[in-house]
Amino acid sequence: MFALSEAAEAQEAAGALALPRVASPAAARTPPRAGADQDRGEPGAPGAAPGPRPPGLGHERRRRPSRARAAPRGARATETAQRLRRTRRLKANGRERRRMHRLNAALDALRAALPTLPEDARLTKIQTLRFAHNYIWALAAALRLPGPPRPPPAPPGPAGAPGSAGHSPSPASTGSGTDSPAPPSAPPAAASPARCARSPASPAGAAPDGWPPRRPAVGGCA
DNA sequence: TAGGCCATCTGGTCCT
DNA sequence: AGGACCAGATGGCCTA
Repeated sequence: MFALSEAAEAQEAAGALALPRVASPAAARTPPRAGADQDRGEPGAPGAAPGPRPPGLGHERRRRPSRARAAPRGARATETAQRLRRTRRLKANGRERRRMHRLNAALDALRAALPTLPEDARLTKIQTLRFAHNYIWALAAALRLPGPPRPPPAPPGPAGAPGSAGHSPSPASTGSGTDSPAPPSAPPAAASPARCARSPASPAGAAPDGWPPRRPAVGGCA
């Protein structure tokens, strides 16, 4: 629940509130795990609590101990005022955490909806969004495609994305140089999302940031 | 070691 | 007043 609040509160009350901990990395980096999981138990976060965090790139990231940045302005406030503020802050933190968890859950759902990937691969957030965008783009393009019916951009599975929707214009290039997700209907092997995820190929013309997506480029992620 | 990705905290702003 | 959303900051973990 809010073991965190208490811990943090105590901690902050202890001085963090007045002294920006940020300034002392040494302190901030202390025992990584001590309080790391203290707030694991989300207060309510029913559906939100993603439970054990989704496997990241194969590794579990640990929750960092709360890093209280001090609000110097509270220095003058009365203790009760500080407490009140602190309490609100902690509650807000919890909500924010839950919100982000929900956002991540949605992102995971999106990942799941995208063409299969090798199990050992996982698109980053930005890659997921870009790839989803590309995928939708490709599907839409496939629907508009005249001529003999052709299967929608088959999910470029690891093994093979048929990419070929001929030349399905793959928006592959919406990505930035560093992470351009693979285009859905990209060329064979080379274009598996995972592959691309790993090897950012980036379409030329991508904005430095890669977003917003520009013109779909033909070709894989390369 | 640098760079990328990510989780969390935090304060501000807007909305109900 | 309280919650949702947002963006900046910070630091942990991992890979090249």
